[in-house]
Amino acid sequence: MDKKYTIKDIAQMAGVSKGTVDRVLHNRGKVSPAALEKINEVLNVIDYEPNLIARNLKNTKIYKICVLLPDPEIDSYWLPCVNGIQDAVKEFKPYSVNISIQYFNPESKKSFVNANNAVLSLEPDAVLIAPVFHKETIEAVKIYEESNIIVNTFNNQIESNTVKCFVGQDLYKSGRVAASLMNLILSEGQIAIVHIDESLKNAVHMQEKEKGFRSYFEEKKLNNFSLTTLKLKHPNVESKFLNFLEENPHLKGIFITTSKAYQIATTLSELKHKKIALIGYDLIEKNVNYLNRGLLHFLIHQNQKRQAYLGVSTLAEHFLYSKEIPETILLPIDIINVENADFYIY
Amino acid sequence: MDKKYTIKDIAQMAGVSKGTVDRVLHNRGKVSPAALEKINEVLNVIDYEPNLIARNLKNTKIYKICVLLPDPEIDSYWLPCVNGIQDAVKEFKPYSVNISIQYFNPESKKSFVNANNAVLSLEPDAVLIAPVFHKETIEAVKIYEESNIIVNTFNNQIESNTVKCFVGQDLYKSGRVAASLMNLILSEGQIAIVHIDESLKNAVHMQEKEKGFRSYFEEKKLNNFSLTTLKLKHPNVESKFLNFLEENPHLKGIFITTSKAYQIATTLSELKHKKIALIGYDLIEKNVNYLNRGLLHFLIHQNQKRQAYLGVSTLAEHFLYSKEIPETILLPIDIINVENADFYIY
DNA sequence: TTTTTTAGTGTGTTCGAGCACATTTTTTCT
DNA sequence: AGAAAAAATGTGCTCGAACACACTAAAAAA
Repeated sequence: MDKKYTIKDIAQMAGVSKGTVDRVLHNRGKVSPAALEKINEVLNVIDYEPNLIARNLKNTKIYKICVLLPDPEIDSYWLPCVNGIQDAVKEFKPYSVNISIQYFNPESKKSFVNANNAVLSLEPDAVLIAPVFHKETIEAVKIYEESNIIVNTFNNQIESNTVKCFVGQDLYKSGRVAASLMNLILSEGQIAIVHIDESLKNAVHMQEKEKGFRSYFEEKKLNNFSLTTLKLKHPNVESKFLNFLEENPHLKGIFITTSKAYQIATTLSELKHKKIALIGYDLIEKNVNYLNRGLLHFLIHQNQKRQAYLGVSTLAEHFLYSKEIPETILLPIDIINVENADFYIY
Repeated sequence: MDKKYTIKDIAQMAGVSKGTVDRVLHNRGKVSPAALEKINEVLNVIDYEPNLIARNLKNTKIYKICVLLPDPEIDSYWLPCVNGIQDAVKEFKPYSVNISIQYFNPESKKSFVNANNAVLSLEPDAVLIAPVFHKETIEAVKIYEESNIIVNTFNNQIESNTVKCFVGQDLYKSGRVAASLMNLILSEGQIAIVHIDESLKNAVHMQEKEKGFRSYFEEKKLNNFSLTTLKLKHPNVESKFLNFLEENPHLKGIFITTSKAYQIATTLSELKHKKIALIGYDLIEKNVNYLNRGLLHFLIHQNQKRQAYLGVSTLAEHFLYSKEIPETILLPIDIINVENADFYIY
């Protein structure tokens, strides 16, 4: 059972040479109908799976994968991604895959375009993009498409049929998860949905979360809650938020749609305002601190590290083992509180 | 940069033959100090990493890994494990690792002993055990130890210094997570900790969870709660539980320490008793059904599939790539409610 | 009929590590 | 010094897939 057959075995069984078997397996033609039938007969009986080790050994082609990532020194949100990519680099180091990262400034479209040009000049076989700039990404994808470069995206979803794959989270559903948790902490009252530093580049992202959050309360007909949306932007985050708090003294909960929940928590902790329920995103250090201090109640783990890792490894495995690339890879929406946070921090 | 060097390259650079380099790399001796130094000099400058593909190609030794698992036809709890192992089988099929499962009856110690003997006769290089019988496992481990067979365990932890590795969850902490969620749903009242079908084989398991659960309430000095332990056993689960309900009409919440929360949910649903908070373990179909119907509030995902997969893959990667085997691999304590359950079901 | 073309088939080499075995060099012993 | 033993080093084959190239046989053209 499950004996491993080689091309040589098949050749012997079919009474032909391994060259002929090889031609059949790769339909390279130049095979007589008689030989074809004999080999197919054998192939139908046994369960041949080519030895991937041997296949890759000969493969002299080195596949190039480029990752386009915002510079984590400018926005530390992306730091875990670098770790995920490094994991992939490590894993595929012995194989004929070359993975490199190209950083860009997440606040500059020009920087993003430049990074794309730099990547293009490297002539990669595939790219993994964090598409923070929507229009520019669509344009870049078109060029990659023309050069037959496989495009994979992660974190943000963009609608483009030339993008092979997206790795990320169902943002709408994650908003719903946040809502269900909020509904558990609170039984009634006013809840604020806070978008911090919203810009074109992440507007869709945040809005999806808001939609999901609201849908939960609407669907359940929870009329004893009132939902307010609040947009805050650097450098007026704190002042504007303080204004809002003054205008809404009975605020019971806040859902922060980004990883910047700690900013809200900081302000509240200074006010000794402990009674407001806070739910945010991402296990960054500052957030976890407030989780431990009891000021932040839940975090939703977007697991960017794994997103980046899967984005790269999917491509690498496609090249090495001709694995199919799935259209979307949705990561689970991990619910984190102070009791289980430890296990998600690597 | 990062050019890949081969043994041949090193040999050329050091001015010796690849045979000598090979002897140095594997300290097989029979190398003159002069040659040793020349080769070490080269090795210090470059960053040599053997090509694992080529290494495994020649490897004629086929490593045998046996998994000892309760028969999922007798206890469906173990079904996900089979899937996890099958994933590993698939992944390592092209490599020289042979993975086989030996089932035993989780209700019969004799069957477990027999299964161990069957495994021993296969002369495996490593075994992965689901140690449901404590004493018998310790004895089996001793014999494996004598035969130089690496032992890995998962799901249940047993204290034995000859076991190389354990893959599982921090049960105490998972009890605490359950408690924190219970404390969110309820603000006061009586909570029952229910052990269903407790036996020697899983007593420690359940008690750890109970300890964790209780520790949360004690630590937080939540005196407005009262905790009661209830042990139920087949075939009197329902009748005894009904008795308990009658005796404790003000019961507010139930923490079920096994995957059998659905049994409690069934009874409660028949009584149209919707107000009791239920928290249990494991994403089995029956549990998820009650989650969707709103009768079960939270499930803690023990991820047996991944436990089994990691148990096997850790061993396989140890043999193939001489990766170190970690002492413990703790999986995260996933919090599941009706909103995020979909993403955890494969 | 002989030569050329082409369809069909088989052979041999490559990839890199690992290891058995052959060969060379050095040391030891008579 | 010369033979034998031991140490050091080099050579060559293997694993399985892939592919270039050599070869045979039959069909087409001269």
